Amino acid sequence: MPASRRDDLVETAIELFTARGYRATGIDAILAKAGVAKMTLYNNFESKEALILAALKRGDERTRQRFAEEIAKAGGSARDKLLAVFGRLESWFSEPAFNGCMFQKAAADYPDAQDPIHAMAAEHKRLLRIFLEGLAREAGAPDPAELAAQLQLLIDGAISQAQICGGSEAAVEARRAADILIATAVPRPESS
Amino acid sequence: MPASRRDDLVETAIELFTARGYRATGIDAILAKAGVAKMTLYNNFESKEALILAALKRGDERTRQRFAEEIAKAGGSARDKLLAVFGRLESWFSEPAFNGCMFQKAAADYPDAQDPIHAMAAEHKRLLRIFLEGLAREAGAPDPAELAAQLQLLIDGAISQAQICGGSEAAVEARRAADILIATAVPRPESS
DNA sequence: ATGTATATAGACAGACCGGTCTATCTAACA
DNA sequence: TGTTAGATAGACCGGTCTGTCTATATACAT
Repeated sequence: MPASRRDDLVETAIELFTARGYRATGIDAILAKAGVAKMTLYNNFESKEALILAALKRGDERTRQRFAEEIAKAGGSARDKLLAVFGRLESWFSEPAFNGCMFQKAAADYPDAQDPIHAMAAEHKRLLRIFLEGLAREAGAPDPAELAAQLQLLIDGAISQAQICGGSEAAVEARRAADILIATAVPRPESS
Repeated sequence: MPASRRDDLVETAIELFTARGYRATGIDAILAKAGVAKMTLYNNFESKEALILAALKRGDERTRQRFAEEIAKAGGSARDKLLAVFGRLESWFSEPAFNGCMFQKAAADYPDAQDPIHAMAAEHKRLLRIFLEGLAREAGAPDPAELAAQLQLLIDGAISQAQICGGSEAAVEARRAADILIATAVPRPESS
């Protein structure tokens, strides 16, 4: 397991950056929590920015994978699969460690659109939209891009609400709204 | 105009905090842009935190007032008034200086729910929801709280999308989704 | 004219941060 | 056994941040 130290750093970075913010989290806090020496970090990463980018990359892959798993587990109609996304949101918001979306926070902490960190946050949202678009197409939406965009608004809104106001009700609200939007967009809801 | 210096500081603080973030913006940057001496700041505010709270307070009042103005200007049916909220979003996103919502950023920069800054961000979202609920009730929604919650998800989602990915299309998408949600929630849309 | 309130510029302290460097230790492999 | 790669602790540097302090200037009311 030659990449173990590197993995520890990335995992701890995801945890602390998401919980406390990127600028607010010092290198030393990550090193202390991961139990790793400072030189090990700088042997594996060029800079704090490189560590942030690695954390975002792994977070992106993991987030989309978890959505995919939850949907596969849900099974059922394509419409149920779309709604399963919001079930995943609800369980996510209910985790004690939940503290918002690491990509929303990254874009907020690095507001310059040219910044590689901001760009990677935008790329995550783009990939998630493509994922939703695939589901919408499966569900038979005549304009899958439109439905995906609307559902993503609900998702991001729910994440934002949950981070600011706490609780997981935002996911329930979002699910109800999504139900309406899907029913309206898909011409002939299949027999459930 | 005895509060002029104080006003300058609050206005500049809103501008820079929103554009660059709260932790990322140093006191000195605000002082330089406002053309005010450091001691003047600390004679008017106890600390940077107090300045942040003052900026959030004014931002809250202004944001809700602008929504109210846009809606009054829109006139028309209660439903048109609800939709006017999204017109305001679109023009906001199109401003060159647009850089996201100062309350979303505040909650992200100060993630501890007990922090006064985080609490004030949550309070703003609560007040905005009450505002939306009033509009939803006017529009004849049988469950105005429900409709308001759903519309607020669209609003926060659109703001988040616009900040991360740029552009103002998110407001257009949100408006279309809101149109559907309103039509579904309000039993008998009045003749336009 | 004088005193008071408020403004200014700028030095300063104490803390923290990102990043570099050195010197030491451990483990695997020849 | 000796060598090499990678890990560790911790000192260190330059810079930045918040907040305090001093000394000076301005405006206004009496």
